[in-house]
Amino acid sequence: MTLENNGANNIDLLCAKTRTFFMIDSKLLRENLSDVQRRLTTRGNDHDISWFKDLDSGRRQLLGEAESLKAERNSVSALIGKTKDKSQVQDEIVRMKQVSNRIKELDEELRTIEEALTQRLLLVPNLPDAACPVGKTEDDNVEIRKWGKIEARDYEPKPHWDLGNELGILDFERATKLSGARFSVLIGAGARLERALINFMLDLHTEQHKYIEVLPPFMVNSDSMIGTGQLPKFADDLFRAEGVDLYLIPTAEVPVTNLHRDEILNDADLPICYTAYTPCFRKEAGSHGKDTRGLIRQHQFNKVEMVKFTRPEDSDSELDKLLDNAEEVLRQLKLPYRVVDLCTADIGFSAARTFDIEVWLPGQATYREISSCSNFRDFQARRASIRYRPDGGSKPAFVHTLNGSGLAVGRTLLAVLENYQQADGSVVIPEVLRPYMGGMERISI
RNA sequence: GGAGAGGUGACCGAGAGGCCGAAGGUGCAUGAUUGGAAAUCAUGUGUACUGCAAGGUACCGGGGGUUCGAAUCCCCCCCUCUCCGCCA
Repeated sequence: MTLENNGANNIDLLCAKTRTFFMIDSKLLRENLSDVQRRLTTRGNDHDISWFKDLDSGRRQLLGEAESLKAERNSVSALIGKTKDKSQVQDEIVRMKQVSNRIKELDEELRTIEEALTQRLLLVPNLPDAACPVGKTEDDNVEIRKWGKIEARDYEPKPHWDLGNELGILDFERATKLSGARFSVLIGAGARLERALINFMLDLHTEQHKYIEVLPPFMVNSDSMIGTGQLPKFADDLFRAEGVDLYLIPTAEVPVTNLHRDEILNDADLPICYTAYTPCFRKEAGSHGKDTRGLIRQHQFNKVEMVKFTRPEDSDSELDKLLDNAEEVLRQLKLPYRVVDLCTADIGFSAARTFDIEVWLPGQATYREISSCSNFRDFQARRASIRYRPDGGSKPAFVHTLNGSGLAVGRTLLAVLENYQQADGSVVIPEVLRPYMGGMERISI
């Protein structure tokens, strides 16, 4: 049986129904719809939410009607139950039968309107933070700092695909034979370097930054994808397994954030900080012709991710720390980078605020994204129902979730190749990686 | 893949058509007791939606059905466990 036969279109509805209904606070939507609309508009594109008012009031009216009938049925049924001689309540029994039928109709209408509402709400992106710079395109992103010195060279630096090919550590042609475009094979010291980077990053985050290491499944179900915001909107970007409700993860953010889906966390345990190495799988639909050469844009790449669950009041400062933890990887590798504050038009669907870290690539004489650190506030927490009990006592409240790459490993490897290349075509191994490379100091032809 | 057992609140566990949002226990919270603690006793202790409020509604793995009324009966699905088989 295939997913299609199960009604793939209903997947999101099936699970959304069992979960918190509103991706954005319903009170906020009711009372400040125009304000919400205005903030969404700063993202660019159309995010019309004018449909909310009618669907919501329609829902509430139906709900009120259905519930008062149910209340009547409950009380009359209780009466019927207490009456020994059923002939005395025959009229009530007949009347309640009619009431039950009406309830069924109303429930059906309610289900329809709630499905419509949920469908639409799932497609509404997060509200950008007040602090997020307002902009219309990525050109409006704000560079907030630079680190490291860009070396002047007396030779023409090569792009990593030439370096990797000449060193025999990177093979795109054979990858094409195996899997097609946008795949790569690392060989020998290249494979070792990738593994060294993964281990270096994980050790840094666990030992110095005190994250808990997680090795999650690389395939997850649609509930998980909805929880973090990949579904239903970005189904085209995901690889899906045939015949089962499983997707290859596009980032460790998905399984790691969903670790606590449908849970109420202990206040005292927050913030919870995880780091995870996983491969990531992306279709890269709609990016044909972009970054076709090299390791920049692959269908499969390795990434070390950091994920945090925090109290709402702590998420801003935790984002600063997360960003600094990601930057630390580059500082230890001595790779020049800059940090960019993404504007409202450039932040992702689920994000309220995002800082990108861009590493310097001498082979291409440009900065390229190597990490993206975001605060999702309660957006994912609502979708995935991840809560905590403030001070242990009162009502459960949504946590804030954050995550960031720490770092994209393939891009780090290419940054190392390009930045550490020598005039003779060899590549020096960054000092912090040498213990992970069996002491190797240089990759030569 | 075959056979069996089972999914109930933070946890264990009873309930087998109405008196069940759900006994009892554990845990937790508050109070009493104490110099302080342990023990003991008392009280309290789910979530969501909806309503100005009182309140109402829903939820016992998920979906559907029977019934005036379903945690409880029927059907379908999912998951977990045990045994057998197969396999990294």
